[in-house]
Amino acid sequence: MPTATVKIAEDISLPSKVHQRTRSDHASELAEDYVEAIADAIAKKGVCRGVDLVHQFAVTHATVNNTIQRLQRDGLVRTEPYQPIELTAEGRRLASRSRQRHEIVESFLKFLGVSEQTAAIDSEGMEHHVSKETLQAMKRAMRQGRSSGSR
Amino acid sequence: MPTATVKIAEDISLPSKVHQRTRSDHASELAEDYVEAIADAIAKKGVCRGVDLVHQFAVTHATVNNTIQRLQRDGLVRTEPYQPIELTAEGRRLASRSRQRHEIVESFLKFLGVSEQTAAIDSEGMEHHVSKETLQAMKRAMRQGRSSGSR
DNA sequence: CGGCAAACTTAGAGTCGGCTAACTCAGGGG
DNA sequence: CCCCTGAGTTAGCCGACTCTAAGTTTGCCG
Repeated sequence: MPTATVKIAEDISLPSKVHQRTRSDHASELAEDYVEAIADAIAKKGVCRGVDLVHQFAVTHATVNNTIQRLQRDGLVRTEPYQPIELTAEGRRLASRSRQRHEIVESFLKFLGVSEQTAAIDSEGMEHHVSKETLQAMKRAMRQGRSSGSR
Repeated sequence: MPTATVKIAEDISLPSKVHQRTRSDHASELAEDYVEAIADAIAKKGVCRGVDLVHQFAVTHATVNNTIQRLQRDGLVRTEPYQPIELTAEGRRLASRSRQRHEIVESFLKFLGVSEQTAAIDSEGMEHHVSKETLQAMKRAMRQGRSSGSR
């Protein structure tokens, strides 16, 4: 046996860590957006139907269906044919966490002086990449900004 | 002809716009990361070889090849078999824009009091979703924060 | 009740971003 | 000069996410 081929390739150090994280984040972004939207719809109208998500995300019904199947497989939603979409306990937890992050980021952007429109758009994209630590820093900045007034 | 079915479905209003943007952003995120990394490698070592990207992104050689083919198809890089990877003019432009955004976001996070490590990771994910307007707001905040000192 | 429209599902396809496995190419040593 | 190694390429696969097209189901209205 050729024991010589030991293989290193483990200590790819920093850069890789960053990008591995970037990739794994990607995996759950859509899921977070969906459970957030589902929770919204339920809060606003009592139930969430596929067509609500079709409008929300501007994709076809077929796509919504696929995605919901994946979410169901992953234990985030529960749904039966032709019935409204419901969140599991885990789905609700994820939705509420996402919503909190989203709100913090969005209000932080507005706090920075960004327009409503831009804050809405940018926070949508940013929320998935903001760590707990950064979130805390944003909250701290808003507290200090409020208490000390401008300049 | 049934002219009655006029169909609206065009003015899906705000939510859809936000998410359409989210999706199209995704398409170019990897491209931006790649051209940035390629520009870095060229700056640091004179040339960029596939293996540099293999390390940077912690993916296989095959994946790097695929991606580079796509970038070449999209006019961002130029490469011949077994030769180093070069950026086109457009690739260089994109790289420099990305790098600037990246630097602003990262230094802003540090300005907020986030740790080096977290700033590096979060900025990597966030940079692709930060609009010009938000970028300006970050720069403004840093200017004001610097000039007025803490509290 | 019959039928239609809207909501939903299914089938089939495509792109992107990843992988493994197996091959080719380029450049030193022995 | 031959061969080995490391870099690069190719082929084939998979899963996520999207679409179009075609079929089902539901619910309402006449």
